[in-house]
Amino acid sequence: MIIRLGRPLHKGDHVYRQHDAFLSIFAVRSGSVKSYSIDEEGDELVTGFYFPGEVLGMDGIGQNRHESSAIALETSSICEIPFNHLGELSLAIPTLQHNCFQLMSQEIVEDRRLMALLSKRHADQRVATFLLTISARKARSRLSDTVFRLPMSRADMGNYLGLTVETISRVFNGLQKQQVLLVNNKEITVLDKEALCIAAGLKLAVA
Amino acid sequence: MIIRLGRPLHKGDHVYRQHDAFLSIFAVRSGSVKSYSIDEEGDELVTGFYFPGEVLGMDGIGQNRHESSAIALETSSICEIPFNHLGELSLAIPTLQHNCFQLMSQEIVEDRRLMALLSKRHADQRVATFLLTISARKARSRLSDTVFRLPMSRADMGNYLGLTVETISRVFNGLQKQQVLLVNNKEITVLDKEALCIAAGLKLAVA
DNA sequence: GATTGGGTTTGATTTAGATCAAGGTTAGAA
DNA sequence: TTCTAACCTTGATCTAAATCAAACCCAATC
Repeated sequence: MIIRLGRPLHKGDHVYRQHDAFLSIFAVRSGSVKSYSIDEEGDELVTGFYFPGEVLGMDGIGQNRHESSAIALETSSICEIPFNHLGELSLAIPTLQHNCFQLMSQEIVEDRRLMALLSKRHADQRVATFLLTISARKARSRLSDTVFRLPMSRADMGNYLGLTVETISRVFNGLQKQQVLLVNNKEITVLDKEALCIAAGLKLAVA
Repeated sequence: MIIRLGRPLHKGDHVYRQHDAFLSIFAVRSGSVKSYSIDEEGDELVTGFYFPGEVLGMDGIGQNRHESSAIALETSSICEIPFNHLGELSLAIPTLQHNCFQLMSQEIVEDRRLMALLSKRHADQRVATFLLTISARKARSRLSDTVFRLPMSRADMGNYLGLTVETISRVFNGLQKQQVLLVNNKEITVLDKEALCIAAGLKLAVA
């Protein structure tokens, strides 16, 4: 069998840990997952958030061990896709290999986008872009792209975006005062998507 | 034939351009290459520098077109590795497919490291880390890891590291004053590697 | 040899966001 | 329900790096 469905994880359970042997990649079925790594200095770097339909764990292919940890942000159900079968499988399903390449290069492209965000954009642009990204991903899963829950803490968000918790809080407050968002702790309502695009620094707001 | 050796490129020539059809990956034989992309707002983001023995262009696999441009920083000789042969080739040479996976996942891991640098480190730590990275790569090619030339402009370096030209210049000046470096325009001499490691923020300096 | 222009340095000033410091809120545990 | 601890918000202050503004230094061209 290609795919193994594990028991549901609850908040704080690990999907895999940094330096674990790399055996599988994982797909989120429900819930949400945060990936992070601990650097030489011992501090945490949040590298991504994964929602239903998204695949994680591909950074492990090169070293044959996971280069990051992944932890459930809430009760979640995760699919395990053993990777050692890929060779044989890709003979049977030729697109599978190509799909893996696609997933990885997609990951590279997204990381590049995040690097641009981190090195070139201001706090409010980073947060606005982050919200638009989440919104787009919710839309992809045919969920509301205007009312959604952010399952991660402000600290995780800040870590991911290279900002402090306080700054995240202030930006949310600011966007709320400008009637762009409605913020109720983790519940977000996008009131004015165009304004959010502008806040993100996009010149061409999608009508 | 697997590998095509083109005519040497000179400074400013493109290896490939953003949105070009993705047909090949490339290996640097001599000289150096900068990769960059232009975002929606029209500004440049420098995504990497490539030296002899290094491979570039893998971000194009997913979309079947290059997601960045690559330009020679000086007279350079580049190897073209057509990618469409990969399918057939990986049957003949089973490790080739795995090598491509490795290269890509390596790229992801390195991008993550850069993201950490961009989001968590100060100007001097970024520059010091950058120099150590270059130094290590020179050593890998059995070149001096203490005396080397930085082929890119300060502007490119700053863009890559998320800093302004002025800050780059001041950090170099500072490290020179502390007797860590000797800076002569693009020529760098590392006088005190341990101090450079400390400046980079590494707790464990390699003896 | 003068001239232009890209790249680099240096200094003065400003500012975005970090840091420091309290409170306030929420949710799970007892 | 009350308690506790983690999480979030808000305000005051500080600081690293950006921005603004010149000058400088070359390398190539006329």
